[in-house]
Amino acid sequence: MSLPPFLRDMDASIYESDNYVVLDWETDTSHGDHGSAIHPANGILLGSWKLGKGHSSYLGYTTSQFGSEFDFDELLRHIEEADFLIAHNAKYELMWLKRCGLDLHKTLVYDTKIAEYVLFGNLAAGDKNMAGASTSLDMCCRRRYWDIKDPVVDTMIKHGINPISIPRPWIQGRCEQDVRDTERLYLDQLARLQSSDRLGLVFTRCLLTSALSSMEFSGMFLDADRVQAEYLDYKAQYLELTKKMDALTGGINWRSSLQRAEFMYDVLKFKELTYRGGKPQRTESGKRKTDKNTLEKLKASTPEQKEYVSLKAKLGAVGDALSKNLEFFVGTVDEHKGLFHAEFNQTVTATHRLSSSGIRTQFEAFDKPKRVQFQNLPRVFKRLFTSRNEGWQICETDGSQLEFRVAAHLGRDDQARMDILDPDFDAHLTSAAAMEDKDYTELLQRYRNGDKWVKTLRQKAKSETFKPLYGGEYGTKKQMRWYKAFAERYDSLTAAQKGWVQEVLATRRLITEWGLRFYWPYAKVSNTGYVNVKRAVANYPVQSLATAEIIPIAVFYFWHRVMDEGLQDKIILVNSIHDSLICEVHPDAIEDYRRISKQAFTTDVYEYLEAVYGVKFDFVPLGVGVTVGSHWSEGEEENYDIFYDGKTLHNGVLAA
DNA sequence: TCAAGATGCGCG
DNA sequence: AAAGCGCGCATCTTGA
Repeated sequence: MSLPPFLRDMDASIYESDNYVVLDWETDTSHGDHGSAIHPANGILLGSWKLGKGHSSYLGYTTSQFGSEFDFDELLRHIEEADFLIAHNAKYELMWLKRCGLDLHKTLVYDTKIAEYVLFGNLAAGDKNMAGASTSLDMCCRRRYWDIKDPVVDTMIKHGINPISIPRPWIQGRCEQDVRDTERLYLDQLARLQSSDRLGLVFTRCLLTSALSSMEFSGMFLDADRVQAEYLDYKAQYLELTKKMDALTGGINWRSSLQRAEFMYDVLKFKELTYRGGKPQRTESGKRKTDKNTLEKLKASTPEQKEYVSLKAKLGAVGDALSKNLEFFVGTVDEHKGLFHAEFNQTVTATHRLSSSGIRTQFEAFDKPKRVQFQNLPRVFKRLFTSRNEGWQICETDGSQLEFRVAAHLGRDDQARMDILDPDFDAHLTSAAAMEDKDYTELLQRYRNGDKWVKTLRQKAKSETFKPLYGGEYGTKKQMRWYKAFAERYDSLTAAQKGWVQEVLATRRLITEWGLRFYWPYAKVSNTGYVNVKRAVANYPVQSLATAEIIPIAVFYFWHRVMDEGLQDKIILVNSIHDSLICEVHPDAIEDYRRISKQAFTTDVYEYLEAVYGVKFDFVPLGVGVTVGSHWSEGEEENYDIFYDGKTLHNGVLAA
């Protein structure tokens, strides 16, 4: 066994081969979720596919076949003989192919939706200034002035009509046109990607697609006993807190920001927070703010004010936990045996990191359907997750200080590198020392001696530590003292970010060292020197290299290595959250898990970045933290820093 | 009455 | 007028 050739070669030019298959499915959507393969009850209706000229079975026309997942052996053979598979939104096609029996580890896709997303850089996401550019197949074709779809069938599908109830010749015509459009789109994109040196980016994104397709089938598993206990506890708290809140407010709807504002500012007479000029800090539309952050900053003096602040903080957290998580969890445990799924979206974010969406689920116990995505689960609820297999462990690997290290690399910042390598460096104590105007060494000493005051200072400083990394420069005097100190301390990084801003002002775009292009068509500098996109420009390259390149590379290497070593029945990937990977692991495979984590998240990344992007990531080491426990987030973290040359530190100590 | 917008809050 | 970035979901408000 060995890694598949396309991964071993680390060469995106495989996409220049004409030995490919273009595929589109039409599925029975009667069970919802747009006919997702996750639902056992959903089924395939029709598959249409076309082979590239270099394929050994090239026929020159499109094959269409009505049938179920057991009827596509010929297609599977064609895909196995091809260098890659082309599809628009390929994760969908792949998940059905998995049900047909295809080995996803051996399959490389080229996703035309992802390629369009790469060509658009950040512009597919959209922001306050600009609507996002659609990457739907239809819009990709319209932009190129190609023939549009049959309007009748298109309207039917857009209105959610199940393809099984559309006349077969119509739906077949639609499917075949999609295949032709997809192939034509691929060829058009290929030229654009080659000429702008961005084919490698599509390669990276699409290598992840296979791993995600596999991971989405897994879902995450809840510990029924813990969920029940937590739910009852929160429900009881909710009742008690609601009673107290009603008594205090006379029964306002505390979930309404308008009613909260009236009560806070008109009844309790809180003074609104103001900016330095005296103007009140308001919401975007000019309404009075009632959020948690504001509440923490308001000066509560009367007993009623104090009670409201404390009650609202608790009730808000408890209420949110119930409506956004625990009700879903208890429904999942009671009605779905504890297992639930979510999707990973590859073409949503401006920085090309993943996003996640929940899957609409109707529970008998609750009126409204609910959904829970995988990337914002409250940390306190991670302990509710366990393995679906008795005796297995939950293992998590995350990239140590990932964005800071990536920033150090991008800025080739010597001070940042020294700090990363220095065991006596503590980022939050550094920001605390600057804000309090204290000596860092003294604070460190006191912190290590368990000084409570220093511990509090450090805790409070946490939210400020990396704000200046992303362009934050305003705030209180103390905050601004730190922001200024940060810019001076990490002067190379700051200079690099200034350079990015200059490039954007001159060209309206930023070309990163790995080739991804960001565009800010509306970038401008005011007469006071204020640059409207400065903070986004400072942030995007860091966030993107860290969580859209390095971690995805690590995840697909991890996934392939697990298969490569025959461990696929003992290590199951279940989730990935920006800088981390979460797996369910058989107790016999824990050491394998650690070893593969270390390799995939460091050495494999170095090699891939160099081979595919020509980026030599040798300025600072990458590191991983590995946590193993019976439940998610439980267990001691082990840390490994692995340098470009292979030198390894285990919990800060040189390892063999 | 219903969809879109606003607000708030969870995560990295 | 001031502003760290990136998301998705629940709830309330707004406006046609």
